Amino acid sequence: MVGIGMPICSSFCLSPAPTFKESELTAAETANVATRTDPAPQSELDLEHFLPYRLSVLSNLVSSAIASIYAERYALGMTEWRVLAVIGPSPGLTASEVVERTAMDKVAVSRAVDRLVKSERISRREDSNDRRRSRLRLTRQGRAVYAQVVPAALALEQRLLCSLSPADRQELDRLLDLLGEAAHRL
Amino acid sequence: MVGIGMPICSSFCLSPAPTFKESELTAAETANVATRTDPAPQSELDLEHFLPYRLSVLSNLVSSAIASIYAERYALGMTEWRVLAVIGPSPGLTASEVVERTAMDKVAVSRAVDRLVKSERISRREDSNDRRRSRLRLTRQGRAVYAQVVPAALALEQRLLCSLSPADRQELDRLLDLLGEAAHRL
DNA sequence: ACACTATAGTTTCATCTGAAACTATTTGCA
DNA sequence: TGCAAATAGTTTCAGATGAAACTATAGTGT
Repeated sequence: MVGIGMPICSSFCLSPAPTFKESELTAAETANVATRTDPAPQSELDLEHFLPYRLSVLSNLVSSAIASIYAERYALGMTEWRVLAVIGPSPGLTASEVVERTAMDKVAVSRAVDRLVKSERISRREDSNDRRRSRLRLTRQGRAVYAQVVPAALALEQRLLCSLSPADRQELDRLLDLLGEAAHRL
Repeated sequence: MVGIGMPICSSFCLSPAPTFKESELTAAETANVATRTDPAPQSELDLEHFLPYRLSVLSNLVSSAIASIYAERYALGMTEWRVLAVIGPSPGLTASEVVERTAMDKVAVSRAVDRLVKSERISRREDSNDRRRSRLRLTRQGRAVYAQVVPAALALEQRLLCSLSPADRQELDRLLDLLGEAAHRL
């Protein structure tokens, strides 16, 4: 489903403790604000420039900003919000299809669906062909929430992206795809 | 401490539901693989192209890959690993300085420190000037863990980054900085 | 029809999480 | 000095989390 033609990773990437020429460092240091964009020459770890850490902090910041949209006003958790967001445009999805699309945990989805059903935001109807499955769709109330939260979420995304030029955004998109593939193959 | 000269966000970024010319869409659609790098013209949300979601998925993937380095072999949780990683190069930090540097929760840090002290990876010594504070530093065992985990973590970072050209990495660094700033001002 | 395997979804359990309240100490100021 | 406010760190509590076990249904081969 993902990544057909992936670039080949050169050998040094797989070595446990890569070493690099010192000479490359000073050249890169002069390059603008950016540091650590060049191959890591040290075996010291500076958390603030460590990519996994930076991703985590950024992601948490953004997630909690998004959460502030739906958490207070609609008493939705992140998992519930995501389930809602996925079911909205695709009524009739099953829970496991939601799992596929959101990459969330099966248990988390199950519980989120439960809560959403209880709070009358989605309906759950047993599939007639396969009684293990349930088809999920938004209720009128669910659509109302969806209609309110989605524009706010998109607006927040825009507030993030508006610091980037159109070219930057395209670049970001490409880089995230590349990193996603790289991360996918562990 | 962060962000002195930040770019000004143009007005539409603050509007709750930005609208854009339809005409921009088709032009951008032709642009390579990338979609959604252009201003969102629709009020539909496609989770897979939604930046906050992509960041979250990527970050989780990467985090769990990193975790597999230290979790199994050293019985470290993510918070403990981070505390270790921060204290390592800066012996004598206090817990709240760790909080500042890691952007982690105060409680999480407190508990991580507790566990690390119990497992003899760090020592905690009351500050002589301020008896509320404790100075934290790695023990011999802590240094051993640090010395083993850090290279593995850096190697993993390299495996991620090796799908990017040097120019890409610099670009990534810049974009993450920009997004970080944007996220920081909510 | 029967047994075996796979899949959908739920429950259990042990752990992690963070907001709020709390203790202890220091700092600011009258 | 002495008292109010701030700070460092811990505890409490209520909920979120995910691995593993479980239930129920469907598919597959004999």
